[in-house]
This record gives sequence, structure tokens and C-alpha cells, in this order.
Amino acid sequence: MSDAFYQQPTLTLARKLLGKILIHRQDGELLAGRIVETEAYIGTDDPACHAARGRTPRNAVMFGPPGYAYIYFIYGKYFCFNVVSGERGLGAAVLIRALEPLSGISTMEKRRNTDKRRQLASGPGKLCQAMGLDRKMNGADLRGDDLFITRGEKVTAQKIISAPRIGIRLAADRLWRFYIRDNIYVSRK
DNA sequence: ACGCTGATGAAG
DNA sequence: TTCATCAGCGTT
Repeated sequence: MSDAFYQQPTLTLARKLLGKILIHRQDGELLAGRIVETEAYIGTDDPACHAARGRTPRNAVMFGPPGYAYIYFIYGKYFCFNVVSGERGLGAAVLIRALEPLSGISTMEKRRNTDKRRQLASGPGKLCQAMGLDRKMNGADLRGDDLFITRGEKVTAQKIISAPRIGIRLAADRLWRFYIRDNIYVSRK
């Protein structure tokens, strides 16, 4: 997608990312999935956001310009993939929480150790494992050739559900989780 | 018999 | 966050 796409306000971007296709070219293979679930995290006023306590080596990419990958390691075992959003210095990102697998499925099944389509990428950690995303891609330009987002199906406002974010204690009243209604690949209903 | 769902606890 | 495990329930 273009610069203008990534420059949209974070909550708008989180909605607009639904239905788009995330693509990762890796080892000569094309891995792809449709984004079906996202969460917004916005700057220092959002206590659940990694940027809430200021810039650190870990979250530095969040404070850079939009349109880059912010990938962090969590629970000693998993990775989470985010799209950096907002003006330089804001510290905002959209967490990609679930994908509908489209391409490279046999590789995804191997990595995830299951052939159940719905369990391949229905969660932020699962999706990174299936797509082969880890700290090596942290900071990658999403307008590049190896990791990028492209146009998919149109998702109308009627099909977008907003709900509380998952796994956080603070700011639970902000309905900043978005997912496609009735989609079977979301992490949780 | 089979598979999906939700609840629970453990690991990291 | 994810997995293993188990109970409950509906389908084949």
C-alpha cells in the first residue's frame, strides 16, 4: 500500500487493514494471508501501548515514521507483528491479530504443526510463526519487496466489529480491537 | 466415534 | 499467548 494509506489516523488504519493481504516472500516462497483482526495502540496516553512509558531500544521502531514493521518478542517464545502508525514521534501501531491463510499453506502447516486451517494464524503469535516473521524483520519497510501489504477484498463498515482489546488490564474500555464479523479465522469472538 | 467449544492451569 | 487437557454437546 501507499504512503497515504499508512499515514491515516491509527484507528482508521486499523479498520482499513481488515481485508488487506499481508505478503512475505521468504526463501523463494510466497506466504500470504488476509487480515481479519487488528488492534490499535496509540502513544503515551494509552497505558496498554508499548510506547506509554517512552522510547526504549525495544519499541524504538514505533516512534519512527508509519509504514514500517514493529515486531516484538513476548512471553519468551512468541513474536507479534505490528504496522507502525501515526506521525514520527507519536509511538503508535496496529497489531495484526489474525489472518486467513491464502498462500504457502503447506509451509504454515509444517511450522504450526497442525493442518487445521483455522488454527494456522488465528492469533498474533500463531500468525508470526506461520508467516515466518521474527526479529529479523523488525523495522522493515512495508513498501519493500519482501514484506508488504496489498489490496484485498473490500470490507464494509457493517462487517466490522469493534471490541475491547485482548489480554490487557488497563484502558479496557477502549474498543480498539477490530475484526470481520462472522469470520472463522479471528482469534476470539 | 469425531470434532468443535469453553474452562482451567502451566510454561515462557 | 499458546498449548495440553478435560468436560460438555452436537453430528456422523
